[in-house]
Amino acid sequence: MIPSKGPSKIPSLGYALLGLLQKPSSGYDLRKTFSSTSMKTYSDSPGAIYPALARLEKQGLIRGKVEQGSGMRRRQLFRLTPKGLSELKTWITRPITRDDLLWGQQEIMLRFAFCDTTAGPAAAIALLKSLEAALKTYIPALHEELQTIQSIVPLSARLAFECGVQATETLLEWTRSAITTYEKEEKGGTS
Amino acid sequence: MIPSKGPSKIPSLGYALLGLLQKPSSGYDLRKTFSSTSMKTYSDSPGAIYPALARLEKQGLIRGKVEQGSGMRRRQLFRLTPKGLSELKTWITRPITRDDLLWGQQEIMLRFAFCDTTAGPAAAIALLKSLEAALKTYIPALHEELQTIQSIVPLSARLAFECGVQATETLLEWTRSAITTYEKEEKGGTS
DNA sequence: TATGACATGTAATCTGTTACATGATTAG
DNA sequence: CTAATCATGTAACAGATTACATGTCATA
Repeated sequence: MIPSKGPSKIPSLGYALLGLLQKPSSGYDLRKTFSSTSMKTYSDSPGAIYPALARLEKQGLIRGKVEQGSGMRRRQLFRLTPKGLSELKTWITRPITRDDLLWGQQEIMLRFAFCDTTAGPAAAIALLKSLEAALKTYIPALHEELQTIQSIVPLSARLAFECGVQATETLLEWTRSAITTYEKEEKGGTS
Repeated sequence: MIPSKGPSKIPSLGYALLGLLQKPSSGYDLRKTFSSTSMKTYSDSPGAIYPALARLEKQGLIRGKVEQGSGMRRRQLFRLTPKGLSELKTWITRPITRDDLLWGQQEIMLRFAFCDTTAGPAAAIALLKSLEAALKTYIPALHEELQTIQSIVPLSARLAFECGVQATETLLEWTRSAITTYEKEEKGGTS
């Protein structure tokens, strides 16, 4: 007999919401965060967010409570449940694979951005190290592919590919500098 | 009276297909291209590609012909129609806006990669220049946002943001070097 | 002749987009 | 009082994912 819990695959927007809900917020708050900050890649439309929140609540990852203080507009504050926090932590701390790289830095950076508050600085360093490792095997593969397409594709296609390689190399540099920043922070403990 | 043609908004996958179909290919060929090259971001699943091809054909942008030579497996070769080529060219040569930047370099690079064969080197240079212009106004805005979030977000979030800024700056550098590469090519005319 | 690669498709489901709808509260 | 903003939602549709279904051809 299979436990009735489905695999509950959560799309990227769902994790973005979980991460933001470390601070209790209403759907409207979340929409404004998406539309006003650099998270514009995520949809700020009600048709995306409210159903997503409903799904997360049905999965027991968040819990909404209607705020009805005197002279206040009706609004529903959502917050993470323990289960939601653990789901978020699992997602964030999962080691970086090559597939993660193929599917875009976007999601990797979202995970890292939430890492500090969710899983702590040690997890942040671990995530960075696993990213570094993944990049170190990925970049040579990119160079190899560049060699093979070198002569057969038109100039603009080759340049576009080189752009991707450069971006990946920049990412590796950033990763290394982020690691040292973190390690300094750990020792120096300015807080 | 409005002409009955709808706005026919085409998703990114559709344009990727149009670009690849400058060389006549079957659905299977296209799937292999997506799964075996660096275009893994696009789905190689039949449930995505065949319906997409059907839509493009219904819009008159491509045309499929069943190849039934002796001793060959049945397969349908698709090729661009003149209308499809013009649609592709329009999409590629449209100037880069800030929205294009927000929605990801991915699509910009796809446009550029196809630029050479579809619209020629002059269009490639024009596209690069418009990208450069967009980046030049975008990067200062990013720095400003970095300043404002600087102190209020945790370290990992700030670093993630900085990663985005750095990536954008690398993109600008790449753009400039690509422009000089192209201009050299234009004058030197090695072909 | 049976296995695996070629080649094309469909059906169920999920998510997101667009556009619309509703009502409360505050500012002018 | 009325207009704008706050706040939440729904309905119709388009597109992608996953899994399944079908049949051909080459080769061992």
